[in-house]
Amino acid sequence: MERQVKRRTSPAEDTGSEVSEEERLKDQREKEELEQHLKERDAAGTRKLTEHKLTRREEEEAIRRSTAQENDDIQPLRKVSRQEYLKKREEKKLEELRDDIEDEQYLFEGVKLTEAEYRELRYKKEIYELVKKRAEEADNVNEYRMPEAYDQEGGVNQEKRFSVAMQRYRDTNAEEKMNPFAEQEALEEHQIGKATLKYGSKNKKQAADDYQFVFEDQIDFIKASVTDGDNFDYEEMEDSLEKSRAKSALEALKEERKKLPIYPYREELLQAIRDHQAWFFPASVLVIVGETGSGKTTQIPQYLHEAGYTKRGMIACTQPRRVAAMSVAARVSQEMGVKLGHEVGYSIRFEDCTSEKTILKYMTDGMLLREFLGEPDLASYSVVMVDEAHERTLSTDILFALVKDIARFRPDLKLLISSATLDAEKFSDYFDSAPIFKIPGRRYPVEINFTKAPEADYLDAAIVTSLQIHVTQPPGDVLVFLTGQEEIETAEEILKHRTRGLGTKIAELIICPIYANLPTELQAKIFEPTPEGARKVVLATNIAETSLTIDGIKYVIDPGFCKMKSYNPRTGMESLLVTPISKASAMQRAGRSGRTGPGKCFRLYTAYNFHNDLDDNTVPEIQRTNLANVVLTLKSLGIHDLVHFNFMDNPPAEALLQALELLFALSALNTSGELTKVGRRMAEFPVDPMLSKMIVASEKYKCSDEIISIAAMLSVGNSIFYRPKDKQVHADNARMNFHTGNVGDHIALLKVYTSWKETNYSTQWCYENYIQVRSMKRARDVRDQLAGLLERVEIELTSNPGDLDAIKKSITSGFFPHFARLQKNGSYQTVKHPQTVNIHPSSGLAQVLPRWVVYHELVLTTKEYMRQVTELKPEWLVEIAPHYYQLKDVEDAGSKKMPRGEGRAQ
DNA sequence: GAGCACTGC
Repeated sequence: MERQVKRRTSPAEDTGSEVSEEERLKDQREKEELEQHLKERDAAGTRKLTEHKLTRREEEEAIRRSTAQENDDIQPLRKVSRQEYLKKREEKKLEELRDDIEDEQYLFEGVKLTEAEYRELRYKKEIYELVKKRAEEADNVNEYRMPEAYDQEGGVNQEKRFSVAMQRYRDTNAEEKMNPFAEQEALEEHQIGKATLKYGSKNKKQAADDYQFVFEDQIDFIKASVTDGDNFDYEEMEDSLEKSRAKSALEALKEERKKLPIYPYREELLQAIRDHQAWFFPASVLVIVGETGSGKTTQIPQYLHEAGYTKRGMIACTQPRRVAAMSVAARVSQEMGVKLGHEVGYSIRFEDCTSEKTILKYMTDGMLLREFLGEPDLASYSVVMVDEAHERTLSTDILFALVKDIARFRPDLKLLISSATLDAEKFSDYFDSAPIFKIPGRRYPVEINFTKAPEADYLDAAIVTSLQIHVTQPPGDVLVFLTGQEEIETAEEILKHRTRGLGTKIAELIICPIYANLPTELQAKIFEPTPEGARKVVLATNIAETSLTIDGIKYVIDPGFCKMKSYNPRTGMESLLVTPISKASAMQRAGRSGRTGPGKCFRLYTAYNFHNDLDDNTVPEIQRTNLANVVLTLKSLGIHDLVHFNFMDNPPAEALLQALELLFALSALNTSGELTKVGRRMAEFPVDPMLSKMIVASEKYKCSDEIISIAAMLSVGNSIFYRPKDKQVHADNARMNFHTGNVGDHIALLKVYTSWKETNYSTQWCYENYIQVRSMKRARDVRDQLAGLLERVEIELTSNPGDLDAIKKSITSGFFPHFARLQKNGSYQTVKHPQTVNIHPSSGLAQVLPRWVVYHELVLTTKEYMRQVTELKPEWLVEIAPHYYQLKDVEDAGSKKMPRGEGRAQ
């Protein structure tokens, strides 16, 4: 038989191929032995073999001995791995059989045996079958190759080779599917584990070439590309950092600043900012493209300050997230050697850490937007830098339009838009061909892998891939992007199940779920450093894409999906849909693996999918959200023609019209679309217009104290009640306590808040009532802010806790467009724009089904649901919103007075 | 009797 041995140079590997020959002979002998044994046994009838029965310990000892002995052989690992493998499998099979067979007897081809006999025979038979199968296959291809690692060039895919033989073991425990050696090799290569001594470590190269008991549904990846790392001398940097540590802290920081990739561009950048001023666009605009790690966020404001721009006003730098604004400000204040909050400060909601001295101000984009309300020309700023512009948050998009607008009469204003590479051209076009200034980043190369074929079940594929990485790739943590909490929990369970009982066979796998709703103390787990020899798998939602950075991630698994909110302006219905991500998002995810060293990204879709099916960029938020708040903000800034307003991407006209219509109905706008006095007051509150209307209206009903509590609770969303899987009944009972008297969800929320307040904001109380402390604290912050704003718009803080009707009337004043009527079948119909909806099962009124309800929001999940529902009297509608409802809309309420409870569903 | 991407003001 012709043998092909490719790319083999070491003598050990050469002898390896001979061993396979030798092994066949050995297997042949075993086969003969087996046959002999069966013959003998048949001759002896069903004689008892108990005297031959080995104890479990003896068996283990025997295996250990053979392992040890074979470690001295030239090709030891194959045999051992197989034995181990078969033994494990046999045990499993025996377990299954045990239930079916009586008297501890085992059948082998119709003959009753003891367990030990049975095991031995089966084991020999298995080897025989495997060898036979392999020989047949080898004959078929008329060549025989030594097994090689599956990803080696010219190698044989062992999994495929043995796919027929392995077929019958599908769905068995994953432990059988593991290849301990790839892991071993990885560990050896990095010389960090001593656990690797278990199997012959003399010849570590052989390990990779040996059998791979890889996972059944192993996924084939194609290495598509390697993103460029940047030409940056890391060693030199490390070197100089080392040196600079010796100096004083401030000196060291100054040294570090000079090592940032942006530093060489300092003069050029300042020149560009100074010079660019086109006649058709008075203010200077510069689009800055800089990858993460270039130092643009921390350095550019400092350069501008050093160049004297702060003499004319502050430098604002906006961030999409609060933590970013805070941490960057802290860093810059260190670098400048000033106290945080003095020359360098930050401004985020609930926290203004600035003073009169402040010249560099880091802030969230939403915060700058609110500052526009008080200072429509941003007179106190000389420079505005919109950072992370490529994220296209609702606030950045509006900021763009606004800064572009004010630039017309503020020629002295310098605008900097910093973005990732992908959209730079688009930003430049939007700002009338503003020049693009590129700064290299500090990235490591990332290898991108696509699957060969599309994966039908991405969750399963993600799990298999992460295990594959775990056993075949060098150390480094894995980050898996999943769509939501439920998926993460499922994945966690499956992973735990598949790795359970593996013991020392593979390195420890630490599974860390992370999503925004996860209690903070559990979130902390992902930041704990991975113990030596173990590997961390982080199962994350989109939160890991931008919001938080986990050190040590080397591998990213990207199934290509995320949950995205979409909004239907016609029905006013929101829904969260699992959607394919964009190319930009895929790149961002891949980049998460290359932060601390070269990384690898495994995409669970094909290169074709990537190029043809994914959008270039995620649809900007402004095109898929309720615009009522945006419109109110813009109107209060004096922008009237919203349809022709220069957005970078225009929001759907339908959404704009719907928002205008709503604001008109809430009497925030008059018939000519101008802001009314009510509208002006409403715009002060950083909440949705219906909520702000409710607050403004509470003045009339003397219950502003209660209403702002409700508004605060509603605005923190649906993360108040905590419902762990194992204690759902308790959690539901605790929740129903707040619904006594069927007061409705709004009042129930108020009860939750006041109860918490009465316990002096007790954390313990929250635990006892299955309430999320974090959400409550947030509600308290919101409430405090709303209380402060009440004063500003001169609404007295009045409490009227006993008068539930007053509270409900205030709610009606804001939410009258959200009105629904019970139908005969137990569902509801919205009154103004008729559509069928249901009460969300989490509502306290889900079983009660009042005839008329007002709801806070509509969500489309499995059905169209109303979330946060309260019973109302229909006549209030005509009283409170006569311009919106006429008597005929609600007439059957007056004519057919129903006894209480009539509307109850049967 | 069901489902909770992520931010931000």
